[in-house]
Amino acid sequence: METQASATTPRGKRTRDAIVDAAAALMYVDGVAGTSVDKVLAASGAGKSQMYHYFRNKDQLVEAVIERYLEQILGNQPAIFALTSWADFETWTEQLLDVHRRAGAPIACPLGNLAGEVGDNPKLAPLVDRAYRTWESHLVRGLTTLRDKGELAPDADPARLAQAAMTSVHGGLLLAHVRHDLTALEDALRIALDYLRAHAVS
Amino acid sequence: METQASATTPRGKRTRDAIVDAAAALMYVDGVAGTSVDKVLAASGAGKSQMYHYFRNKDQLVEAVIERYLEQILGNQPAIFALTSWADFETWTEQLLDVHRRAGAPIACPLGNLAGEVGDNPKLAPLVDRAYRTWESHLVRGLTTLRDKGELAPDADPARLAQAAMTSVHGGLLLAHVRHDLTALEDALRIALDYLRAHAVS
DNA sequence: TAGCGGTTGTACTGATCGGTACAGTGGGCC
DNA sequence: GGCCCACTGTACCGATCAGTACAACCGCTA
Repeated sequence: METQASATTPRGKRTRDAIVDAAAALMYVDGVAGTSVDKVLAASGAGKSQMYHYFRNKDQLVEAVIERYLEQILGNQPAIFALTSWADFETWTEQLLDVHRRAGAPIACPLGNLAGEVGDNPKLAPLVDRAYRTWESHLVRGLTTLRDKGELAPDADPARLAQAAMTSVHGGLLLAHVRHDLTALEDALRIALDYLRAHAVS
Repeated sequence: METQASATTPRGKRTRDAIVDAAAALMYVDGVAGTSVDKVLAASGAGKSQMYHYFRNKDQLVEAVIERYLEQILGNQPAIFALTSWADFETWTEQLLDVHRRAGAPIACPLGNLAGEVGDNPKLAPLVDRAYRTWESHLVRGLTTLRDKGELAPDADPARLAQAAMTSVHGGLLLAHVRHDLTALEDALRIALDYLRAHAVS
């Protein structure tokens, strides 16, 4: 769980961050197995001694990358932290779309890309699982808030609804990814939102 | 597009199939980059000369694997070829679940696993896209049949509905995969089916 | 100024990667 | 029976892989 050595000085922290950032960017495009440690170090400008000073091995670097992905993802959809009305949910889906409307990056969820590859790795798979659960927990919290406010039916299950929303988001992202077309994600989000609002108290 | 050499004799065809089968099984678990040609050959019992006799390079082997995946997937849900009633759609989702209820195999769609990794490979990505479209086309055909029979609303769009169903299937598969729990897929399929039937003519 | 621990550069290792070279072997057809 | 060609086994190549060894450096405190 712990890193080989924690960066104590600002300089060390900067180096460690640069390595993780470079790894995150490369693995987003080429996958874990397709991204060698050497490439990461070349891209980050760090040397091999730094890499193995801060990380025990490549898998531990991937662990840090997974955490970084979650931070990036949630940071790109800040509305998810304050879902207190149906309008907030609309805003959230818009933010989700805006991330991928920005050119340059491929249409894909970095965690989703990893999910397939990491599948059975007993060290990494639980981390991906936990990241998804964290993501989903914000939706659960938002839906619970709405229910407590009386805007969601009392018998609606926030956990089930949140899981349904996550399903739509990631199914939509996957389809949009392979088609290089955001339409699939837009449709998926619209349907997901309609599904949630079907449980609203009008 | 063509293979390096097509297998003309039964013996050659058997060898080629063994290579593709071994590659498909290994890449299902370890991903493309995580599966070396050497491992494939060791698992299939074939030699390196066979591999490069039938395939120009590793990418071309992956092409064959993608096609094999589509065959396997559709073969595991034969109801998709004859969707002529709402009951057929129910049967289809049941078959989809049964595949993953069988122990041994990881809960995951082989194409989905590849989708993330292959993402930008200009040679492979279109093949994955095409495989998904083929898959989806069977749903479109089924929905069109229902519409023509008057069991689906005349103004319903089979293409849109089919895409929505695909989204649910793959979102559900992804979540079920990382959680090692089929519930997410079961829920997703139930919701997708409800969504489709909401457009039914009662 | 001496030392100390966090940090860094570079050279290296053995294993494995994708791909090639080449000398065969097997079975069907005349 | 002899030929032909699809097919096969094995040894090899340069490049790259993850990971190690080790000497040096930096900025701080005493």
